[in-house]
Amino acid sequence: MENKMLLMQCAKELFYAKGYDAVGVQEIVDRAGLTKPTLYYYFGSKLGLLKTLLETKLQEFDLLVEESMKMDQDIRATLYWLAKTYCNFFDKDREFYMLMMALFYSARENEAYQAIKPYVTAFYDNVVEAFENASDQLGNMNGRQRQFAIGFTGTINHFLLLQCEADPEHKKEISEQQIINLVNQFMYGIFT
Amino acid sequence: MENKMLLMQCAKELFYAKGYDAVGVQEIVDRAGLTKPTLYYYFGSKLGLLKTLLETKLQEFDLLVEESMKMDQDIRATLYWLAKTYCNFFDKDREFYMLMMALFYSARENEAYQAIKPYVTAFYDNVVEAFENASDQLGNMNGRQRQFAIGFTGTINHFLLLQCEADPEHKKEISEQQIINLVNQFMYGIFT
DNA sequence: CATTTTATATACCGAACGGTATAATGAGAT
DNA sequence: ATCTCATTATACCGTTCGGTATATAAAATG
Repeated sequence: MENKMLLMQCAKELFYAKGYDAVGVQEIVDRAGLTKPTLYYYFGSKLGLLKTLLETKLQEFDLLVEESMKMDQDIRATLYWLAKTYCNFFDKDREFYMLMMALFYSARENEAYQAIKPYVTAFYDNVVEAFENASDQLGNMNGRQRQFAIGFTGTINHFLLLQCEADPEHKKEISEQQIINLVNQFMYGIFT
Repeated sequence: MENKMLLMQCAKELFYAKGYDAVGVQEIVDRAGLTKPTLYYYFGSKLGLLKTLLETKLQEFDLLVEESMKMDQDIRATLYWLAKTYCNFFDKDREFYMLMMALFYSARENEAYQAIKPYVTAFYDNVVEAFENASDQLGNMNGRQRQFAIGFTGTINHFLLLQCEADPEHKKEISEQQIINLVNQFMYGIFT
């Protein structure tokens, strides 16, 4: 069982550094000091390995995201908690977060994108719901909730990419003030 | 010579749809109705094909970007022209722009990322310069010009991704008002 | 007309790809 | 002590990978 975790760890590092398609199964098991049948015993296929990796890491994230939505606050506070959850997740495992981002922006017909798509969709649905619940504060959004949701997660991702540039050694965690600024900037964008 | 263009066109479509690593050389020449030696005659290698594709498409873009910088205006106007140039380029060939974005967010050690890196760096240098020239309006930026530049292009990219969601059939071009809003939102983010 | 140059195809290369049939290992249960 | 079952390795599969040696056809050049 620890070898299963080891394989997932090695796969994460290699996918992050080289990209899913550019990494061979042989390369993954070599790094783990194992052989191919072990990998296929646990995951069935290369894609199965990616899927298991995503599922394992993202199910805890999903719980945290839904938690952020539970408390019935105004839209600004909700967005603040959402952003905080994203940033915490990023701080906990930057490599995985950046891998997620690369997959999200990758080609639509690529099987790696197909693998992450359901999770991205699920997160969006949560954020869309946040905007729908805030219709009393935001007025008629004319069905633009989904665009707002994409915009919000895009703003966060873009902020985190910037964070990687500003602090490549990962010395600092993201501050409360940074998150507040982030939400303010996005809210300003909505009201214009 | 027309076959050279044809190969670049086919490669662009396939790279966009499936990703650089997931597309085989055979697949490209099949789509073009040609054979492998023809591709290798013109480009030398698969990576050479990608590089030629990027160079061909991006050299005209680079000229337009530098043009936007030439006129000595205030920072808001400069950013407006920059954003307009990006959006026009996007409207002219969405597939290529989205391919560019996917490459930009792809794994750092991947050869496809290495191929687009010099162009991305060059564009950043231009935008960094814009912020440096505006130090009289923005005050002491404490060496954060580069972050501003990443932030600005990130904001644009994220807006264009959103545009693809909102108008998948590409019926409308991006309006002046949308560009103005984009710049406003970014400027607001800087001043906080 | 002969010759070089450009552009394309046939047929192939070794290596790497994702994946598997089979067997050995080792710990826990009967 | 044997049996089971989870786990791992050896050795292999057919396919596809990026890339090329060689031939050919057409076009430009002398």
